[in-house]
Amino acid sequence: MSTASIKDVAALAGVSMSTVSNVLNRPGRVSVDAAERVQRAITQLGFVRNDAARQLRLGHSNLLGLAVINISNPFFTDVATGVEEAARAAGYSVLLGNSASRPDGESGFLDLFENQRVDGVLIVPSGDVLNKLDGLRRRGTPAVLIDRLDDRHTFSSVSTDDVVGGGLAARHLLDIGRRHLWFIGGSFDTKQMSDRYDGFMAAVGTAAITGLHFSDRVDAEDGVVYGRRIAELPAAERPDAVFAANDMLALGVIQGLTAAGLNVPNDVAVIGYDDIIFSAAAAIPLTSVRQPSHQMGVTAAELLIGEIADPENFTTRTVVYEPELIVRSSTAGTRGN
Amino acid sequence: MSTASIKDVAALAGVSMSTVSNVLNRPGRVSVDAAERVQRAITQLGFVRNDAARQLRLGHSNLLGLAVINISNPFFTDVATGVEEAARAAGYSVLLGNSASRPDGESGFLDLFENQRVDGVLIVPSGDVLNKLDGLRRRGTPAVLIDRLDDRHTFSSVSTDDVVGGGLAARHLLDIGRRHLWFIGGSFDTKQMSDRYDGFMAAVGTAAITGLHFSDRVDAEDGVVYGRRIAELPAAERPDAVFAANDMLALGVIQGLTAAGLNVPNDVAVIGYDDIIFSAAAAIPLTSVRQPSHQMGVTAAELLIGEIADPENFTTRTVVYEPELIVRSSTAGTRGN
DNA sequence: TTGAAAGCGCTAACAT
DNA sequence: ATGTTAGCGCTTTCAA
Repeated sequence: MSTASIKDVAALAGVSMSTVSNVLNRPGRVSVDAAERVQRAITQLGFVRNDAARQLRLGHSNLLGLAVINISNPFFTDVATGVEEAARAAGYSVLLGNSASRPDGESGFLDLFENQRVDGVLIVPSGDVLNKLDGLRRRGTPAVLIDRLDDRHTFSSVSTDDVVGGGLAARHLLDIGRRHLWFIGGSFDTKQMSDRYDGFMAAVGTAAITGLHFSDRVDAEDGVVYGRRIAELPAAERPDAVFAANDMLALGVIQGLTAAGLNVPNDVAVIGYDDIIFSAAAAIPLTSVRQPSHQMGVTAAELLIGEIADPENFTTRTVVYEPELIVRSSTAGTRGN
Repeated sequence: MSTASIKDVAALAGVSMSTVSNVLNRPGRVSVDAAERVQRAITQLGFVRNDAARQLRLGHSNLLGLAVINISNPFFTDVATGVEEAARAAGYSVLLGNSASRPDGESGFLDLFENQRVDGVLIVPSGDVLNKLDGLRRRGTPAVLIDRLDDRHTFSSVSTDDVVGGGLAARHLLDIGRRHLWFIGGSFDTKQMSDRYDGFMAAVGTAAITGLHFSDRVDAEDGVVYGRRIAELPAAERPDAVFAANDMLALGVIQGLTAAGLNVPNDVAVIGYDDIIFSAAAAIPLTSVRQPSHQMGVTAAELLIGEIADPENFTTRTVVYEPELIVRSSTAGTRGN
């Protein structure tokens, strides 16, 4: 029932508390004999170290906080996996919070993280959370941004160049001969969305007639609705290609299209964004703009850990990855991967 | 840089530490005047409570630990979302760990959880972790199992009846006239798999010729390989239906099949398990056996919280949900949702 | 209504 | 190589 403490272990082993602490933390400083007795006592008592006490004493927790927008999106789980990997390698554990589960969203998690005295915070920000992060930083908790830049460059960040990504999508669609393009994306409360849009529009230029569509939800269900709507259009007004600003949406569009009897890509080509794992596994594999999500997580964690290790000499870094076009059947003339 | 403590707040507000503590925890016990001064001091100093200290003093953390096998599987994120929801409602926060990210897997997370003195543990066990859980329980940390039962009934559990689920899948395939069925699933190190298999075989009986295939990985890539293999078979030896023991696998099978020119469901019908969100959104929507994943998370958390609240009078509960067959295009004669 | 003081479990000087 | 001790920040009797 009750948990044994170092004191109990010391008593049973017939040594002092500091000797027990030493076998735990600096085994070198202790005689083999004492070490052995301590170990025996530990297993006999089922002793488990109390990290709260340790943390209180040490002043740091060896914990990183990671706040993502929505853990159900495979893009974020990839990022999270990268973060955990890098964190582990450096001896940190990570507290994972998904903002969607809190009424107070990411802000609530930042509070929790700070209460728990995490050594640093990684965040995929959705709302306006930069002011809050300023507070944390001032009180000694550094943060790095994922998938979004800090215009003031006060925080390090790791992101992908979504303007380039949008351009990649547009150019690919033009390359395969499509001239009547639609953009379907979320409204512009997130920088990611507006960047993808900007890049897309810049690359399209005056080369093609373009329809623009924005909705608040950007999920699969939403995509289905768009797919059906397109299918109902007279053939002359129908787009011959769609750029959906994320893969969940794109997958939905394909479903809506095919359910209504249209062929993808012959009637309408579809390209998505993120290259989540399900895009390759879909019955009509989806062409997509890939972000190096896992790598982004790794890099972000490494940046953060570097800042934690040496807060004085640390300088803010802005890492921007290049997106990559992954061509699959949903935009290919013929079937194939 | 440095973090203000209650002592600093007390000094600035001209009151004692206990008064500060009181305005934080029992605002009723304090004069409005004092409360006001304390609040001012708190914001002025940017005071943030140190949960490590609080926890050390209180003896509990208000934290729940949740260990899942693989955070990339939407089934688990659904469960996690349910857990977080119920936890929040009861004033708990949750530490989410995905075993895949640790070399030492779930066992490593249990150590972390116990070091952090979580008040209880929720776990989707893969390996043999029951002995370890016995240890935790003995030391005062209760646990509840998700998606798996404890044969000895020493732990509460929340799961779905996978034998019934396997039967549902088999009967549906027989109902639509298929007689040459394949089962594709993982090896039987997890109870889930063997249950699905048992239920499937019992329902098939001698009604159909059946091929059985087992592999260690049960993911989309694996499914693609199976799909292609089936397509290469002479038509006479080809199964006319496949039961894949989870949706990722099933989605891959469909991809392999269609890439090789076969039609789903006409040539081969495919049914999966879990009904993850991408199954409905796939270009050929996938028929699947649904587990109430979100609800399972909610129930598990509630059970655990009940046990934490009253460890004495608590009795072990085993909740088993019924799975539900969701029919979609991948087994339907005609196209449609 | 407020304050003084003890103690949760641990680590790190410091002393032996 | 080992032990003694102070103190991390908080909550909570107990007294005033």
